[in-house]
Amino acid sequence: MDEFGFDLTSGGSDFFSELDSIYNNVTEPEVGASDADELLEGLNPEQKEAVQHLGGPLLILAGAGSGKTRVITYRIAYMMKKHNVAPGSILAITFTNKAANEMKERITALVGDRSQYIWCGTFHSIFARILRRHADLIGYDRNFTILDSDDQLKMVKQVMQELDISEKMYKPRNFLYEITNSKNHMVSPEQYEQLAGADTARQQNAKVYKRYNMKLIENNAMDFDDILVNMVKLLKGNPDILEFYRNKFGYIMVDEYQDTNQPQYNAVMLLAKGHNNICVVGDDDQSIYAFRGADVRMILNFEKDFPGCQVIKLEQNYRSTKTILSAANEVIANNKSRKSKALRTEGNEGDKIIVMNADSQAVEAAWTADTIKHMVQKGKFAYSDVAILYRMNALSRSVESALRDKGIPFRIYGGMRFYDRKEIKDTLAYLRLINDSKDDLAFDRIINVPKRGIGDTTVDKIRAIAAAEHVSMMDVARRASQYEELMRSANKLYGFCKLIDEFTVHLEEDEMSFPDFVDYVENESGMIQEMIDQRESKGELTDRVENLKELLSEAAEFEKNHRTSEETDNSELQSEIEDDEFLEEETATADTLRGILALYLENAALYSQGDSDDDNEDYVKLMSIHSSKGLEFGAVFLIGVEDGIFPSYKSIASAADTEEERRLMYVAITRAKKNLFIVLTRQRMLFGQTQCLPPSRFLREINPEHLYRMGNMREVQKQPSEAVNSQARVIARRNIASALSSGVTTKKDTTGGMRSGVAKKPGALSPAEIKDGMKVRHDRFGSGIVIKVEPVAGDALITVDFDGMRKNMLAGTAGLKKGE
DNA sequence: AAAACTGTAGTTTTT
DNA sequence: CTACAGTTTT
Ligand SMILES: Nc1ncnc2c1ncn2[C@@H]1O[C@H](COP(=O)(O)OP(=O)(O)OP(=O)(O)O)[C@@H](O)[C@H]1O
Repeated sequence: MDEFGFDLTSGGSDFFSELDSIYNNVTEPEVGASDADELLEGLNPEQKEAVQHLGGPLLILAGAGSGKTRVITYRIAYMMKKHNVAPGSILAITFTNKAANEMKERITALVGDRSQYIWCGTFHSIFARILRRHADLIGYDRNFTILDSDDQLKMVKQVMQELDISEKMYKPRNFLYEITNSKNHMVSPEQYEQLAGADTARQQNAKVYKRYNMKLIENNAMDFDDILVNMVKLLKGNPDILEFYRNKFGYIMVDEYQDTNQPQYNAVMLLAKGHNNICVVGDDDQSIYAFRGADVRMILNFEKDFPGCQVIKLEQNYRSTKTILSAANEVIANNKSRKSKALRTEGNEGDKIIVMNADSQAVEAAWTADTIKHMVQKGKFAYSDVAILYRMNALSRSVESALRDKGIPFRIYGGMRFYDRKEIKDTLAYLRLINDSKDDLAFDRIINVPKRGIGDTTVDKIRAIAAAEHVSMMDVARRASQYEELMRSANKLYGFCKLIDEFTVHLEEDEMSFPDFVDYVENESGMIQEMIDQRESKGELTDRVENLKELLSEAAEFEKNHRTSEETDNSELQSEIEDDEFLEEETATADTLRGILALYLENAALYSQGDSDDDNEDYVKLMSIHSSKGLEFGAVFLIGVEDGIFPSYKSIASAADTEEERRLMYVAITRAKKNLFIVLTRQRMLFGQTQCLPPSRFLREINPEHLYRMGNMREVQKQPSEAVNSQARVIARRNIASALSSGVTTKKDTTGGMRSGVAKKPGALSPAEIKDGMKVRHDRFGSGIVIKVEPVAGDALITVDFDGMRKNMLAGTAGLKKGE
């Protein structure tokens, strides 16, 4: 055991004893209804100056943890309290929904409920909202669909097929890359074509790009990039609209401005140029989104865009210990193309950064979990103070199983997003088709989900007819027997139409709650049944059913927030800001099931689960470094810090890319308030192979004085090549981590507990009541005997014998009643 | 015409 | 290791 008391087998000594001083719930000053000037008390002189700045352009360029975001929140509060600025005229743009929610919460703490009228969100969510409003002006319907990258790739493949481009010779991904990249730089298909000149490869790109865009419009769909591009189009093409929003958003604020790309920049310029009341905040050292078109020059040129703008520098870091901040500064100093910047702290020296070089992935994960548990048991931190960060989402796997193993509650952000999951997208496609029968993309997606014997050829025919007659695919399906070529599938198609019609009837009846309706669709469509039947062979039911249940609680939550209620009395506020004709947009509500559904669909695409946090729950947070930007944690575990992972092998060839990775390292280090743990391993399973990677080059850039090394630390100081050579090639063997993960039956994402929104049918048995051997009655199948009960995701998978016919079903949704 | 099976290629980061 | 494209089987 070492002086730090780390020992994987025993409890260890109390080595975190001095840690409590700095970190202990930094509470916001109480403001309440009192004087606006009280707001200024929690700020340093530079911050005060920024907060009091009301009109004209303002640039805050400052290092990590210097209170930039705090300036924005306080500035908004101050404007409202001191200058009576209407909240509806404030536009505050952040980078992620999570950051937006956090900012909203902080502002609410300062000014109260009026904060809900502030337009605070990501570029994408705010622009999408505006675009829906004026969709007709850019050739769209209000309920346009937003495609995720999966849908985009499918679309590209479809285009390639139509243009007779072989997937063997050309990779769809490359076309998509060209398209996204063009949009991120505001290059239209026409411009792309012009730029292509005589280059045949580029001419082909142009063709694909053009057709791809056309198809999107035909399908009333936008990809993420279109949201930005179309916003610029809307503002440029419609002077009256531009004028309207310039007047509406009298005060604009953009956080993380260094990550702005061309279309975002153009939109901001258009909106701000009238009054110049724009405040941007950022840090060029934290620019980590170049891969998606972000350009630091946007922030560096701000002074040129707005001559005479006020520039404020913040040089004091309030977040981290001296040790952590020094390490961050030492790393970032290695970037050549960089304006150097002062950043100091008056905080404690703090603990050394602990670097653990483990022998295997399993040890890396187990050590991380043990250390977290140790600290929490000692009362140094709560689980919710701890974050585990990584360069690649795939790295979360082994840590997940270690955490589960030790019974540590955790939650994963990002990665495979909730709304990206197949079963969720399928359910949403059903809902979209019910909401709008013209939604061909939705039709396409679920016409054969679950399998109902309608194959690709049939769907292709329907698509062709629909295109020729300019009607929706649903329309064609309804009249299937009118077409020779659809005769054979007509009955199956009618079955599908009948199903959708049935859903529509229930929707219009308006008698179910929203989650009940979703639940009903999930069941009646046969999706759940299919999962149950497939389980027999694969045994992978739990996750998917759990996801569908999670969707129900999201639906319940959504209805709670958006169902019009009589108690909501906004009259006072309304008179205060009555000239704000868009007020109702902010608190959009509906009082019919149909209305709720439409609202939900408008919002679902840009919202990912986990954007909103439950404050009451205590769990460790796992996320990529990218998604941790702007956040802070008492203790940070940075895992997978090996050359090839971090920096990524893709970036080591280029100096510019390596510098971006280094900025990412800077971001990662500066997330930590008190303790930083850097964890790496000598060998790990990666891309299906056991690989030996040397410690990250960035580690050698930190002054060793700040580090305390554990495990195989000799190698940290070696040159990468030397380290590689010194390590014998390891024969692949099943490591402990994967052995653990395969045998674990604990729940996956621990988001549960919010499942109350779903009402049970009267008289139906609850999952807990159903026992083996029980006699039950089912509405459709009649009487039967339960012959098997298996718990699944807070529900139970039961097997019932109905007169010799065995059926698998979920107890919670089957609506079984007590028999005989 | 659809489902089940088999082989191959590609693996960073996000809205 | 996984997702998906292309194959064979029913
Ligand atoms: N004047 C101040 N006095 C005390 N604490 C402060 C002050 N200003 C900011 N802080 C605290 O410092 C921490 C970092 O602030 P903030 O998140 O605003 O920094 P930031 O510059 O936005 O960081 P990043 O660049 O990493 O996003 C927060 O916990 C905040 O409460």
